[in-house]
Amino acid sequence: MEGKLYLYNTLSRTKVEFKPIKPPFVGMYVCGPTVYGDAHLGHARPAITFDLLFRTLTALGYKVRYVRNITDVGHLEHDADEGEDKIAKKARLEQLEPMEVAQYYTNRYHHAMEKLNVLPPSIEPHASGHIPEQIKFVEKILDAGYAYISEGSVYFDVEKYNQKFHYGKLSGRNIEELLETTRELDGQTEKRRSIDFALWKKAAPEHIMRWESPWSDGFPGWHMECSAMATKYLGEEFDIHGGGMDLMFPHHECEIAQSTAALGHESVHYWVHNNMITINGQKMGKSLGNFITLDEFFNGTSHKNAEGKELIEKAYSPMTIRFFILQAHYRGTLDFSNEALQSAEKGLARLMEAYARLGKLTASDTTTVDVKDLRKKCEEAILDDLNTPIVISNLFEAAKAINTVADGKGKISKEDLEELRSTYKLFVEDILGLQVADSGNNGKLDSYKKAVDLLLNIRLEAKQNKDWATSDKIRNELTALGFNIKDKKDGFEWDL
RNA sequence: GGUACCUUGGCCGAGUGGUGAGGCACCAGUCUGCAAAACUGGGUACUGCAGUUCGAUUCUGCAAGGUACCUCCA
Repeated sequence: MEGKLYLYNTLSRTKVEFKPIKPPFVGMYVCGPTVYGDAHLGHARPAITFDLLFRTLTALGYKVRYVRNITDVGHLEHDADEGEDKIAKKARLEQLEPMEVAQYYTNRYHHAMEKLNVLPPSIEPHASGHIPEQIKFVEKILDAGYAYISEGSVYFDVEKYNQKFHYGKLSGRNIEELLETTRELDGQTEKRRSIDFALWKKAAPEHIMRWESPWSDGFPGWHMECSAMATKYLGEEFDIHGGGMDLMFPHHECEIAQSTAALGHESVHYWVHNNMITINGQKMGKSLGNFITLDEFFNGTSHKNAEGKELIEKAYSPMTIRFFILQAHYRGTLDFSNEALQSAEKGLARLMEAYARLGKLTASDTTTVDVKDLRKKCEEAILDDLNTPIVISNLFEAAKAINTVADGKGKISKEDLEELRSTYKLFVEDILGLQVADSGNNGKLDSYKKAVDLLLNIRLEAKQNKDWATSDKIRNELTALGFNIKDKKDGFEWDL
C-alpha cells in the first residue's frame, strides 16, 4: 500500500500528515496494561487500535519498532490505601509473591491479546525491569533543576517547569486552574505545590515492592516508566505515542514534562489517543466496577452488575469483539450492548462468508459487477486517520458483488477477481486483522469436512429424486447439531 | 466548580453546506419442493430554537440532555 497517512495529533488537535523522523523507520510507544487484574473490554480498544496502526504502518512499508510496556510496579492508591502499592496489596490478600501476581495477569493478558489477533509488540518492557533507567532519569531531572527531594521522595516542580516550558499543552489545562481544583492527596505535605507529582516515592514500611535508590528504598513515580523506557528503546525523540484518552491527563502530560525537563526538548511527535468504551453511556472502567473481562465475553461467563442484572447474554468470539471495535472510529466512544455485539457478530459472519466465497469464484471473460475502486476507497479511508468504519462499509459493498457472482447472477474477469482477492486479503486479514475461521488444515479436520460433504451429497441425490423426507431429515438433523445448511443452485454450502 | 467533548432512523455507527456510508433488525419481492442464504426494492434520520446562506444534519449563537478529564483507570 502507498499513500500519505493522516493521523489526528492530540497536540495540535487536528489531523496532520504523518512524517516519520527517519523513514523508513517508525518508533511507536503505547501504554500497556497494569497487570493486577484481568483485561476487560476497555483494554481491548487501545490494543486493537494500535495493532491496527502498527499493521497499517507496516503495510505502508515502514519498519516499525512498537514498544508496549507492562506496568508491574503498581502505583499509588487513594483512599484508605494511603500510598500502598496496588500489586503488593493484592499479593498480601492472596498470599502470593507480587511478581507472581504480575506474571499471572501478564500471561492472561497475552492469551487474551492472542485470541483477539493482536500482534505482539516488538518490545514489551516491564517497569520492574527498568528501575536503574528510571532512577537515572530522575537524576537527570534533578540535575536539570526541575525536581526537588523531600523526605526521601522526589517531586517534579511543575511551576518551575512551566516558567520555561508549557505544562498542560497536551490536555489544554493551565496551572492556575489546576492549583484551584486539585484535591488534597497523599504526600501533600511533602510537596511544595499540589500539582507537583512524584518521580520517586519513598516506600512505607509495609510496602513490599521496593527498590534501592539514592533517595530512599521506594518505587518509581506514576509516570516515570514510560519516559524512561520509551527513551531507552526509541530514543530521545520518536514518532508516535499512544494510549487511552483517559491517560491524557495527568499521565501523558506528566510524561511530556518529565522528558522535556530531562532531555531539554520534547520527545513525541504524534500523540494518538483512543476513546473509551462505554456501557449504558458510561465509561467502562475498573474504578466504576462496570467492566466485563475479555474472558467473560469469550466464555459467555455469567456477569452480573451491581443490580444483579446479567450484562452479557451469550459468548462472543474474539473476532466479534475485534470487529465490533473496528466498526467504530477509534476516536469516538463506543457503546457496549448485547444488541450491538450480536449485530456485529452477524455482520462479521456475512463479511467472512463473502470472503470465503471469493476464494471459490471462477473467472469469466468480462466483469458485470462494480468492484473497480475498492482498493482505492479502502486505502483512502484507512489513510484518513484509520477510518475503519468506512473501510468495512466498502468491503460490504464489494461483498454484494461477490455474492452476486457466486449466485451466478454476475460475472467477473480474471483480472478483477485477482485484484478483488488481493484487496480483500490486504484489508480483511493484514490490516483489520480479522482471522479467517478454521484455517486449520490438518488431516482430522479434513476427514470430518468430507464426512459432512458426504451426507450433504446424499441429500442432494435425495432431492434430485424428490425424496423430500430424506432430504429434510438430513438437513434438520444437521441443523439440530449446529450446522447451517445453505442450498445453492447446483450444490450446497455449510458451516458450523 | 473548571476544562473539553458529544447528541444522526428501532439499534450500532460513518459522513457531508445541495443526488440518504455501512451493518443489524423490520416489511415486500425474486430464487427455492420447503427453509436458509443470496439478490432487489421499501423508511426522506440528523436534540430543540434562532441566525448566516439561494440552500444546513453539516457553519454561528442560545437552550436542553449526556459524557469525559480535573484521583488509579485503556
